[in-house]
Amino acid sequence: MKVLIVDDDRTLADLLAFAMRRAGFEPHLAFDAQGAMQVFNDLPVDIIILDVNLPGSREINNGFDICREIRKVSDVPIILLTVRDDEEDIVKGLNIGADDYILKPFSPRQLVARIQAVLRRASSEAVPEAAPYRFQDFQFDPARREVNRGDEAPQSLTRLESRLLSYLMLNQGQVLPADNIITEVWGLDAANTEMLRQLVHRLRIKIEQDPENPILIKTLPSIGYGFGI
Amino acid sequence: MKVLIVDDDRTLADLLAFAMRRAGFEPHLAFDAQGAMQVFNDLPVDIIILDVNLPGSREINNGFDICREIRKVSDVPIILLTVRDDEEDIVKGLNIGADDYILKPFSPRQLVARIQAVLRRASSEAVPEAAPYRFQDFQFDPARREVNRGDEAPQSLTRLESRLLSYLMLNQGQVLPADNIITEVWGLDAANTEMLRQLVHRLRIKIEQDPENPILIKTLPSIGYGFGI
DNA sequence: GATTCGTGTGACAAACCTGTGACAATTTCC
DNA sequence: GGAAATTGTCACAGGTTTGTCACACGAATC
Repeated sequence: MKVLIVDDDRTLADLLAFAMRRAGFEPHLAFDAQGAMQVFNDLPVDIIILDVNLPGSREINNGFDICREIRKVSDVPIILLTVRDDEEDIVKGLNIGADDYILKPFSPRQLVARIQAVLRRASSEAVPEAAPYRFQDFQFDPARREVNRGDEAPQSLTRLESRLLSYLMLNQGQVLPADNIITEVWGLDAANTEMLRQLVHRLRIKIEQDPENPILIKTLPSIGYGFGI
Repeated sequence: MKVLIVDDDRTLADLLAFAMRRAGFEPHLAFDAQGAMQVFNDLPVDIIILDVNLPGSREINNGFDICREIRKVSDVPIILLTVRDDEEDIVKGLNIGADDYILKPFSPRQLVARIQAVLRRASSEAVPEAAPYRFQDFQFDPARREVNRGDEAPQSLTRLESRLLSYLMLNQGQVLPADNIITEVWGLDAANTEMLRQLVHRLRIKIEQDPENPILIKTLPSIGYGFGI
């Protein structure tokens, strides 16, 4: 894991680098905006530690500007170092797109904890289990893309089928216009009623007990479809 | 190693205590702020697990306040339990001085892993050794990077294989999207589905009895993989 | 009664995804 | 420095999923 540390205070930067290395990171230092951009362009850094108060150069002035510049081209996590009593800086920094901030003075240990936390958030390590949808004895687990009825063996759905069913069950009991469903499932551009018809057909075969007389997914002629109506 | 668990949900607290004890820690419980401070003052605890949403008392209200109080006098590592969708809580907690956080809902296994990580980071003392993962008669010891089944001779894994299996078994029973696995194993930048496919393939050859019909590592087409599903 | 429209349905081809073996590049270990 | 192990890349087979076409059927309309 490559960490870019940007701070004009070389003593502090060195200290941080030492702590980083001990924590298993690979620190790279920069002492001004130019150096920071250079390292950033040369290396695929995983996270950036950025002192807000840097001596200015011509175009890029302080930490905020670096942050802004980087945000134009990258989502790499950024942690700001700010001095206490400067609420404004914090709000500004987070608005610009920083992921977190830490107040000086801080202990290296705190910073390491912070880095780990930010990285964890960025990589969405915590896998949020989406709750299954239910309708009477019918269940649909979007995480597993599986449906089952009562105790029967689960039936697995394809990606599109799952997206369609998610949308339908999320808006259970409502009439959903075909166009809305299409943009929800395929995206904005690809609009094609034919495909929707096919998809509904295939989904019905998997989830309806009697696909010829659908109960779960009802057709609303010339409007669209609806789940559990 | 003494762990202080602070949570007003006694069922959860008990469950955590059980998991802690099984992992070689010595858990102590508190169900409110007062109890927490009392245990903290009486015992030299090594780490604190703190639910941020505690019912208030007079002076000390919720988990944050406990955290603040403790930080006035001690550097003991603190892990916060927070609910999902509350980014603010996380930032706030970390700024107050917490070392890490974990999102509810979580599995005891995940919490134990987190505790070990924090302790290893923060203290030089010996941390109880990570217990091997188990699934039926299959075992995986991440410290030795060895797997074995029943009494058979252990098979050793490579570094990447071990990381992959750790992640899978830490979240066993869950569906893990390919992207998450990739960032967990390789890091943020290097994203390549091909490599994951290869790695899974190689791991399966080592751990599955019949690699053509995998039982441990299941494929969820166009989603990712899951262990013990 | 014929026509038109919207829908359901089967068949088929294109696109996509996964598993797999072979081999190259890199790292690790002696 | 060199061998062995590990990791990254490429190519391809086989299966699944998705898009497309063709057509049947019923209801509404003329």
